[in-house]
Amino acid sequence: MGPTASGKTAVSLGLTLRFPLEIVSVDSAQVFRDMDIGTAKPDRATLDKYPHHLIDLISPEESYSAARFRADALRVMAEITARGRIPLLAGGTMLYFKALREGLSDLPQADAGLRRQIDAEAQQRGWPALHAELAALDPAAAARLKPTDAQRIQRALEVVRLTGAPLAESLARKTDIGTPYRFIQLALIPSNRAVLHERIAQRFDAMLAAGLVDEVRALSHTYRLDAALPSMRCVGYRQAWEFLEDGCDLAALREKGIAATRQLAKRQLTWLRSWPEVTAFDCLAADLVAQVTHTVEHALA
RNA sequence: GGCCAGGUAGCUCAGUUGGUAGAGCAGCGGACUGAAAAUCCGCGUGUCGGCGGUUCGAUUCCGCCCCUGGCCA
Repeated sequence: MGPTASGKTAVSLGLTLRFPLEIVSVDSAQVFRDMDIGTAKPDRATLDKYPHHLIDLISPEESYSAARFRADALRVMAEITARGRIPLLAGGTMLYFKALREGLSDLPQADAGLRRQIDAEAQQRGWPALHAELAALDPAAAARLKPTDAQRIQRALEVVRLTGAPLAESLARKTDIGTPYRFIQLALIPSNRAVLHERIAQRFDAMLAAGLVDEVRALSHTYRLDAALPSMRCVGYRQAWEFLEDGCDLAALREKGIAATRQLAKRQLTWLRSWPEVTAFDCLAADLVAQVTHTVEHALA
């Protein structure tokens, strides 16, 4: 586990050379096909040489979810284990790690039609009005949510309308609990945030130079996309989309992209710091791969 | 050396027709169950370049000085 630009890929490949591993991506952006530059997906040669799973699963028109990740991950982990190998879960999407480790409640899956309907209602009446409606149906759920938290109000209304029961009641029903695996939990955490920020800036510049804007332009021609889709809300893609729409200048795109990536890294680090039972490594250490390899050796023995 | 434009938060800048100042970004803290690279909430005292003058009161007006950029010699 580690924030963006912490060097997860390098460590993963290093470990794969030493142990019988197969890499399972834990990344909500790398699941999208044809989104390669901005998601820092390993290149074709690397993917051919090292086995990767849960990359390029869906079209940018579709949406993925924590629940689907959990199911997909458990499936490929079983397959890898059956081959006598060990799954290496590598990524920065902390909700997915959490869903895998702790399980999820028995909730209805997203209903695109219902969400469109709720969106339309919000368009007319505003989210605070829908928050009030939720308060009438499910006071406890509404009390937990701010009237401005559109996404969670929508989800709560969706669950309550689909199940006819309060959200808390559904949440209490946990069917997917734990897993049969023993986790060795490793985190890459920078000792110096400023250095990570510098790395993020350099990497974003490299993405722009590699044709991030062209990639987004091509995506918009190949697929039916809009700014509200999860794929086009990904860091870098959102900013490149706005750049193409509003024609703001390149310097602004660069600044916004770097700022968004830093915010992402910050949120990921917040999760990691509160994560129980992790072994943390300084991702800026020169001998990072050796350190992690050493720890894994002990843990496997 | 002369003229012009600037010097305000870590950065980019706004502003005060004179009553000691606020945005964006950065930074910090928090929430989080099928969109999580998402969604949302909270946190702003800084010699307003320096020294004088005018004034009840100056970051704001005036003078000088220092620094930065541009133009002219």
